[in-house]
Amino acid sequence: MSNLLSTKPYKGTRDFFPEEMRFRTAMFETLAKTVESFGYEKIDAPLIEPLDIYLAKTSEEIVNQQIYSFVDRGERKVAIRPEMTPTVSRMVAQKIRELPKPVRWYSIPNLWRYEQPGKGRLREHWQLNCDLFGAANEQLADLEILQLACEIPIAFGANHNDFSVQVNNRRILNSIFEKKLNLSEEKWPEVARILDKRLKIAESEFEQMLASAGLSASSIELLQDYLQNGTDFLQKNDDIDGVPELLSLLHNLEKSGYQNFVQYAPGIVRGFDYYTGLVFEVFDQNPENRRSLFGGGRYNNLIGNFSKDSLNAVGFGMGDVTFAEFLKLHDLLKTPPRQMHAYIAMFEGEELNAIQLATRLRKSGLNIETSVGAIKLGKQFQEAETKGYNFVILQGSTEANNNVVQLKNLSTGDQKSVSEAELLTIFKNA
RNA sequence: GUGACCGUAGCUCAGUCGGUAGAGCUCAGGUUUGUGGAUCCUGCGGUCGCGGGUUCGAGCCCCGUCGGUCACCCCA
Repeated sequence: MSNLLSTKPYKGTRDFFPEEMRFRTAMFETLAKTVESFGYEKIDAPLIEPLDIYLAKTSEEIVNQQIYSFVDRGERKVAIRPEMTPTVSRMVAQKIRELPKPVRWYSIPNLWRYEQPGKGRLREHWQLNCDLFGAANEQLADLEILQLACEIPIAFGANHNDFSVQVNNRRILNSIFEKKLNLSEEKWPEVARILDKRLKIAESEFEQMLASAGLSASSIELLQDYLQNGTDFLQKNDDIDGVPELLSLLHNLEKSGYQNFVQYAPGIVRGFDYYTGLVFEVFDQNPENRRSLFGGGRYNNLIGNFSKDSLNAVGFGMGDVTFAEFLKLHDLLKTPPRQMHAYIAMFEGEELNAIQLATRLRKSGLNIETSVGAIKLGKQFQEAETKGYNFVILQGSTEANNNVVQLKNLSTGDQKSVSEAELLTIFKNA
């Protein structure tokens, strides 16, 4: 008898048993409530997309190695969505003329990536996506997206000691590469990757990597100046593209009361090529979990893959795995209990009376679970207890004839005889 | 993709020097049919992840493989 199938979920995926599902649902509800308070509307889309929409802008590495893809029976190349941004862009482009601008949409899709599962990274995860398209003023749109990034952890009770939002602007780095370092464009990604590593490696190693990438001593010095001197460097070098908008963004954040949450971070680069301006990442401030929780940025050209009309866009994606770890580590969300009122036990020969009672109580607004079978009464109480019920309701023929039910409190052991109307007021006031 | 550690009952794990497999919890029963929880008793439950090798003999040693965890790599 050892031909049984495995009960384990597929590599890198999770089953959600009721308790875990309640946690996830509670987390998503707070996320949804927060973004809806800013006017974002919920959307969804198919799990699979034509492979092409990822080939256009997502990096080749992701397409070749990290996408679940297949050819369908009609010879179409199909991909399971690894991220939501191309899908959202496709949907906006589809109705680009008729959608009232600005467009504020969010979604919580499940996304798939074929990669080595590790801490905070699985093959399937859920990701809150928020995007703002077609803003009349991009500066204000950037501000709003950062506000959202702050308000989401805040909605769970986090404060600025728990997380920090680090912002940068892609155009600044690109402009430094082009104007100050005279780097050819194919060198940009390599140097950007070295900058991204700065915090993880020693300074000498950092400079050595830059040197072997072909940078002169003066170029390295300039990059050090850029990384170490924050906004002072920007103010000295306001001929660099993107500097005025970054300084104005920081000013706006301060005026809006977010200066404790958001900092300028010259080292923030981010991987995707489609970013055209603002980029940001949110970090856990706990020293044991100094990890990027989520991030996003401005991607003004992505819509152009689908439409001749263009539309500016800014947004972010937040994975449920890392964010749930953040919430647990900072004790910000407990698994909520079940929302159930009472368990109905039944007597042999009177099973259908119990079921009718359950139906009446449900129509009056109570959540009622019944025993399924008139087993020994003690067992039925035990069922209710094990399932976490505080109350058991009983109505045998004696009670039915007198128009009452027995209501038993399992934690105190008290039992009393009440009418169905009284029962409703007891639970409504509880 | 690279490396380290791990995989024994449904769950958490023990298993000495290589000598025929253990505990706790869970689950199912137990004082006769309208009242649960504690204790006690009994019972169910394992091809030791899978495949090969060494050996008289392997849960234990060796190789491979699959899965998990962690750290890198790549990076949402």
